[in-house]
Amino acid sequence: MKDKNISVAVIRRLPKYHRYLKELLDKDIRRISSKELSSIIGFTASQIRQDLNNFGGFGQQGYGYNVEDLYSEISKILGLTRKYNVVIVGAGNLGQALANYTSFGRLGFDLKAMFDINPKFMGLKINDVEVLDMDKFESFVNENDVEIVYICTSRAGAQDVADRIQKTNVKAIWNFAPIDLKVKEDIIVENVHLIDNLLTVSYFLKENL
Amino acid sequence: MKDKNISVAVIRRLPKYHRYLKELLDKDIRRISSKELSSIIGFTASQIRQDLNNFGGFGQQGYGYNVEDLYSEISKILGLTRKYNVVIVGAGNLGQALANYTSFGRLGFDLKAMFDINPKFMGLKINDVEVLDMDKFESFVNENDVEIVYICTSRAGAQDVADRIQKTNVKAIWNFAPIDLKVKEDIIVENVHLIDNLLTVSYFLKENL
DNA sequence: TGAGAATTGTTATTAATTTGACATTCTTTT
DNA sequence: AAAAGAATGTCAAATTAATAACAATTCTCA
Repeated sequence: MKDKNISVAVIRRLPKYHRYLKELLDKDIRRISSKELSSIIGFTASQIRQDLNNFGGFGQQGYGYNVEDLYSEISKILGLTRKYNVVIVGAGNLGQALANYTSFGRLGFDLKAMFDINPKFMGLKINDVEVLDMDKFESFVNENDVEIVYICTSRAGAQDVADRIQKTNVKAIWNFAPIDLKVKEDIIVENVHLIDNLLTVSYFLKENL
Repeated sequence: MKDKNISVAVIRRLPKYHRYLKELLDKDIRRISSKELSSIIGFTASQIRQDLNNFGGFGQQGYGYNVEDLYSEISKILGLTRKYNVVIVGAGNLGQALANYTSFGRLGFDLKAMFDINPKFMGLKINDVEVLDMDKFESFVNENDVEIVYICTSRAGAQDVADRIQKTNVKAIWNFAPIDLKVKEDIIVENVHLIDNLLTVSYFLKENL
């Protein structure tokens, strides 16, 4: 619509702006300068101004930024002005943990169902959301306009799920399995590779000695 | 010890090398060139060679890299040649999910205990690891040489835990709460901000229309 | 054993990202 | 209402990161 060539580096900073602006709002702080924001968020003031300017001139010279307006603009940019239907595949601890996070729902990510292949989970309800058999996966996601699937299966099961997703109308995958999924170009995949993250901890631990 | 000024960008790619090399090992592939590795891992061959050369000349001209040796070198670089004692704070679904991941343990991250403030979890055992009261936190981590704490509490509880950690010998925090912890310089903090990650999904979803 | 092919390590080039600088604009205060 | 101060938007410079190029080395196969 508007944004031309925004770099991924900028995009990945946006949620942090969103988070800190929400905090300011909750503290009833109405205005903030890039300099003040810099001191609490840790980016340079220059970077903040440049980041925001990728999307429009949200500030006012001599004044700064109106917190409420900026929060609302960033929410728009992040696509938080509408709802997304989501399902979770994998009803183990991680799947259940995600199902219990109310904050996702509050942001517009509506959990419609959970799926598993293990019979022991069938019929279980987490937070009013039912665990269904994978048999019903394709029909369910298409009938319920599901756009995002959180994959919380084992490494072994993840690619199978990805393959099945490709035959549906699902547009994005949030993948927690430690594998890089092979999917069609037009499906968005965002990975949370926990192990990768933990290994950087051990790297830095070793370095800090 | 050796590495001079390795950039964080390089460090964050190392776990991926580690992961793919393990796969090659499991398939009994003994040697690999940067070109072949490039085709499966998705980085350019040039980048792979440059990344690896930050730490030493592990390859051989005309031949490529010995998979087993390279895997072992990267394991060393990542600090995986020793064990780390860890504890989890927060015994909810996420804490339990992490406690159940055997892959962390296999890599040397030994879970010694879990902690919570909620009495309902006391005495519960996940995978042979007991949930203890937060009362015992400081004494336990110091007596058991715990180096890493996984924080799986709510947003509200996370900074309290971080404050208590600072009075112990713990060296690193793996933080899952949606907050940027304030800690002394010498404590390593690695964040897994799930919400930030999910918001980039909605951004890209919006953009892809 | 030697010529040709393969592949690294490394330097050079290009691209991307971050930081700095400042003119312009708006706010505030007197 | 005017002058001083504050802070943005934006251009330029500096830094960092990624890619390309290639000489040097090793492997492979006749």
